[in-house]
Amino acid sequence: MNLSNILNKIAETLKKSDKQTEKQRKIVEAAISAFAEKGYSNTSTAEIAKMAGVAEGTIFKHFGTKENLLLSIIIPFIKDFSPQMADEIFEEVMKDENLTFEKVLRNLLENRINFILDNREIFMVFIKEMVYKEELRNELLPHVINEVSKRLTRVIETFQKRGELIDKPVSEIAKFLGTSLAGFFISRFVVLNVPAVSEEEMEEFIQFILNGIGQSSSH
Amino acid sequence: MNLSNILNKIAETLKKSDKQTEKQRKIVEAAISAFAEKGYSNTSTAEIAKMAGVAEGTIFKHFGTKENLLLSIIIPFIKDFSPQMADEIFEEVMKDENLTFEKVLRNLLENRINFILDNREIFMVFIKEMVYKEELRNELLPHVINEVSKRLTRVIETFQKRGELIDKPVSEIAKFLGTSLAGFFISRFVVLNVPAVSEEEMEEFIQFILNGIGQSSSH
Amino acid sequence: MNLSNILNKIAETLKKSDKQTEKQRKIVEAAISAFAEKGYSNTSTAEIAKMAGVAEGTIFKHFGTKENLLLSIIIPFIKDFSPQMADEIFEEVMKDENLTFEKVLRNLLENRINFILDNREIFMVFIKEMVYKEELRNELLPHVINEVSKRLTRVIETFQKRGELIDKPVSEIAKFLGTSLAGFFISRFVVLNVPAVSEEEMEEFIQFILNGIGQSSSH
Amino acid sequence: MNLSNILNKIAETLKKSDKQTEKQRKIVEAAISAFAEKGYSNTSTAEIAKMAGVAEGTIFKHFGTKENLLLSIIIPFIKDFSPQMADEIFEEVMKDENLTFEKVLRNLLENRINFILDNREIFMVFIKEMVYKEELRNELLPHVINEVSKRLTRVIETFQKRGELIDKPVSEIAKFLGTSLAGFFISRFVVLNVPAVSEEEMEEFIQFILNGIGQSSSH
DNA sequence: GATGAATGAGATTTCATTCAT
DNA sequence: CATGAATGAAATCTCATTCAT
Repeated sequence: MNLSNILNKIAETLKKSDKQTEKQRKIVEAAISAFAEKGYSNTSTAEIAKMAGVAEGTIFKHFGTKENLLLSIIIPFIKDFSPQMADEIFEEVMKDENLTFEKVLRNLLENRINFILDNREIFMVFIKEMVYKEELRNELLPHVINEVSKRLTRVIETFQKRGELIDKPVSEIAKFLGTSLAGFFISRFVVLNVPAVSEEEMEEFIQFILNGIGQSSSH
Repeated sequence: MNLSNILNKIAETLKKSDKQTEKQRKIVEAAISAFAEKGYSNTSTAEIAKMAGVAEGTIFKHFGTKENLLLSIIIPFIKDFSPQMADEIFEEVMKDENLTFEKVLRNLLENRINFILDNREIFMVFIKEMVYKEELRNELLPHVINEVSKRLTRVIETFQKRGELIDKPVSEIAKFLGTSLAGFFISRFVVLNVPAVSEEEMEEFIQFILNGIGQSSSH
Repeated sequence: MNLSNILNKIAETLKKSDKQTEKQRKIVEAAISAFAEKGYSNTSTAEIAKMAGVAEGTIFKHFGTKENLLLSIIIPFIKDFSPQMADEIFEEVMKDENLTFEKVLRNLLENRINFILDNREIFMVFIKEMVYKEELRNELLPHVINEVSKRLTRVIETFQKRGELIDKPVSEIAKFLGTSLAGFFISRFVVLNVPAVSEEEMEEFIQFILNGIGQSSSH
Repeated sequence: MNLSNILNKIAETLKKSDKQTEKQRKIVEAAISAFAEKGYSNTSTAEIAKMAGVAEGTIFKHFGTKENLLLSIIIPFIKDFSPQMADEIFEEVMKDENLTFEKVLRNLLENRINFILDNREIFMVFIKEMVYKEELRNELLPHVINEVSKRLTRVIETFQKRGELIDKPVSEIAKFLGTSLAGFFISRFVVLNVPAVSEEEMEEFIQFILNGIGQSSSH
């Protein structure tokens, strides 16, 4: 299964998603919860059916395979995660000349933290399967990295021009920023499984990033 | 199964390890390789047996259960990971008054990078299962965090006294350092799966840490 | 697993029994026949599946474990064995003042012999596993003894008052009657495996019991 | 495997039994204890080896197969059980014209109760496997019944001639006596698992037998 | 659409037995 | 004699998937 197959599956999934039945919704909810807790491989379709209050056959009527059920959860999440992440923010950046990198970073963090808190279990499913299954990692990771770095690159270029970021290759700064953000999200929401991130902790992290790649614009 | 049960298993494992057979060794090797690539849940004991060139029964003769085979891989790794991590380094720190935090950090990083490169697949197995299985995460994570933070705390306290680290609560600095290091190792060796870490990348990371928590001792 | 667990299993078993499938019935039949002949431990689920003309998975779909299949056979039998044994008979005893102990004993014997002949194989399974597995013996025996002796006690007390039974402690007479009956059933239907019990043999046994604990009411 | 094969095995067993090693003895002891508790089918040779403190291979060096180990336990027991049972007693009966049937029965019971108490676990193994395995039951039961009834017949004939037993066919009396005794032993020592039999209980049983088949010699 | 009984391929596990040392 | 590592056949059990209703 290659990326284009996956994209076909996305298409399928989305086509069906308008007419999503009550039962379909319950299946997805149950699957998310179970996959987040025990991982895809350790969850049986029988369990999901029981949790969702449907017959096992119903899952296969709607999703065809267990694998497809997983993708129906992960792919919309991926598609939502990066686009929303920066498009709106970038609009603002371009509009408002007085917006500093620090403010943008804070917006971005707040925005993504809220997004993940709203989709906490799906995020866990996504990260777990990404880390766990070589196959999925090879297929999804490049796509995610690509999408995220496209957006980060635009932001970095803009602020580098405004003299707010250090004068290193954009790709390097993007990598630093990307792995730092990923590390922050994964450690808090998947490994440590915290219920929320305090203002304080967020500020520390922001300062930490600024120390790493920022420079006072007066230079 | 709680932590003391696991520690018992460590004991058992270690007891048996003197008389380790050639076949036992091959089983463990095959298991590490397979678990690292496809994850524990997606690897069958039949595959492992085939790869190791032994009968399937042999695996169960020696390890009892598949789960136990996993623990026989992970637990010695955990026990080696944190102790060796800083004990020797700490000796040096105490002996040599001229050793800077930067140098210690560099030593530590080099040392642990080499350790992980030497045990790359086991590290992958460890991280994957930690992230994947709630049960294992709840049992092992506290132990690992505790061991690591004990060691980091001693180092941080020492350099804080020498004025090389910012004046924040030790626990906070330890958390920052711990999650940064973990993020660095996991992103490089598990997610991106790089073959090595360049001097340059390491230096950047060190600077990044120093910007975050260091301060010039002249202050 | 204790008695209350077993009783839960009874409940489950009975709940499911309305919607019993054709295949489920065939599995139970095959299992009874095989267990009766060769014993539970010497019968594989593969054999049962073959005999029942179903896939092996079907057994586990319905009964979960092989052990549970055994209990699904034994427990309803136990529940039927003692209740029906004397409740109806006791009714008659109370109604008809002219009914002698001898007649009641004959009724009881005939009734239970027919019950066992109707459930011959299940009786064999029950006795074999009771004798064979310590665990089952410890769990089921007290329950069976208790149920049987409750019923015997009522009958004995009634006829002792009417002067037809010797003047010994009821519990002693109950024990004698219980072990004699059990010995009679087990020796004939399990060990000697006779196809039927002749009128003559039954009469001998009755006389034998009467000689042991009866006395002419004229005393 | 038919009876003559078994007898060959007896021969083998007995041949080896002179030179019984310490280890052999321990194996047999462990096997008896385990078979008595959990049954032959539920006991693994690995367990026996562990309990006996020997290597698993040692069991097979001495006994060839697990089945053979079982027979090495059961067959000497069978051979001891019936012969000793009545031969000596019968001698006395013939010598002493004043010995009553009641006294002989009491001697016999005491003698066999003590024999079983001395070999309690082996008796359990014997009964369990006799009841459990159709194959064994078909092979051993006729032999045991034959041996026992030969001896009982001689006693019964003698006392019938002396007018102490009812005037029914010897075979019938033998069957009654045999099943009563078997029922007594099995219910007490296997099912109820009592530690001892009181004088009182024994006397009751004797009276019960006498009521069933005895008659006052004055007739 | 929905059900849930049935399947069969494959996973884990057990275990009597063999054999080189 | 004794060991215990190794085996492989068979046992129990799991589970995604199909299909008749």
